[in-house]
Amino acid sequence: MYMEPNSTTENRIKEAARKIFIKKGLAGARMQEIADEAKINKAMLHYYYRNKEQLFKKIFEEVAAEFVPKIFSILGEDRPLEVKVQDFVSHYLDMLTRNPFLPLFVLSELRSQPEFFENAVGIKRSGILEKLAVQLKAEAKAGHIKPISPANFMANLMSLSIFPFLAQPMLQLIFSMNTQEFKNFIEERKQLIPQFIMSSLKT
Amino acid sequence: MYMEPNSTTENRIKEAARKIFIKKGLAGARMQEIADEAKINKAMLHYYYRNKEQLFKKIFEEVAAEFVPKIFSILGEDRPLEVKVQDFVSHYLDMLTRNPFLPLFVLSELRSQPEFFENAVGIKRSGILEKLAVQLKAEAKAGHIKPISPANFMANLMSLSIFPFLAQPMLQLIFSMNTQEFKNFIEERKQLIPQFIMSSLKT
DNA sequence: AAATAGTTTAACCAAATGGTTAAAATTACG
DNA sequence: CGTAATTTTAACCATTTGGTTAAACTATTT
Repeated sequence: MYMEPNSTTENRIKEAARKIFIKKGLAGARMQEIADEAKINKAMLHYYYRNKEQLFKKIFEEVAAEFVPKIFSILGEDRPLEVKVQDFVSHYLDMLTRNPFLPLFVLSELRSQPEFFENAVGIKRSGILEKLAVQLKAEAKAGHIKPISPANFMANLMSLSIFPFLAQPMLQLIFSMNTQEFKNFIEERKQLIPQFIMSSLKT
Repeated sequence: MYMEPNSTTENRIKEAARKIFIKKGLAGARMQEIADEAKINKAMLHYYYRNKEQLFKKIFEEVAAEFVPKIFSILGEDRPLEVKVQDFVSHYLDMLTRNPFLPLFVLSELRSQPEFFENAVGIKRSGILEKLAVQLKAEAKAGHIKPISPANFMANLMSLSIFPFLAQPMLQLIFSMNTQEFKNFIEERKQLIPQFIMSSLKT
């Protein structure tokens, strides 16, 4: 009889695959390593997911789906710009502190598999960008901020929030930070980034 | 007799290896593919470089060495902060427009091989960071800018300049840009990023 | 309990891949 | 020229790797 795909085995596979793929990427990951990590027979990987690519695709889509949509849900809310920026920064810096490898994983594989992404995330269809555009235009017209395009606004916000995690090893090396000091550095930026953004938009 | 390592073959190997490694990373690259790209026999790869890792190491060090030091040389100059920011942004946005895959390559492999980096780049030994710290402190004391740590200053500058290239596929997807439009976007940011940075530092 | 469907295992396989080798071709040079 | 050193090639090798298979095991159903 058919069974919901909820068995312990399948969950173990997913957790293991997620861990290994995120650390080593599609090309670098070994099916045997995933099986070992999940403490199951390698054949089970092929039993539940046809092959490496299928397994990877599943994991990537799940990771992308938990990484990206929040960007838009926060920016699409009906609140003052400053509050949304604070929410965004606070949420992502927390999330990335817990999962510091996610950005590199997503961006690396996105480079070679852009099509995975389009499906995994329903971006274009949501009118959120237009909403943000309207807000930015309104605030500019009201003289609260300088004019700025949504693309530049989002690029700045995402850059300042995400890049430090991508460059973590480099930053730690350059500024002689240990891991705890890096965490403090990020914690500090939770305050600083919204200040940077809002200051830079002052008329 | 011994010959300078300058033969056409060796250069072909280096160019090919660079291209393939940057596109696919260490794990994703195939020695045969590099040989094909260089139009030489695969055995030549092992004749000039002992093995895949050696070849990769050589390429990575060269790439890192042309990617990183300029960061410090520009920021270490004896010029006004605003000029240095403009120089930095202008230089890197040009360079990355020509080599958009470099950052992802460097940061990806840096994550798994941090030791390559320390050797490849003589960062710590140069007193440039101290110099920047002094300048930031002086400008703050003189009331020209808000106080900011060198780490935050550099993180902001690098984030705003480099991240868009890492996220290029995502940005193009979200904002429906084709490649030319993305180039225009970057061109526009050559002006905008220095403005952002300096505005955000206004007292 | 017998039959059936679903799950797990161990052994196996073919292709891909990094690497080697020995001989051939080419170049340097007394 | 002739000999030694260097470069290049083709064939080969061992291991790794993704994937398969058939049998054993475990529920589930009737």
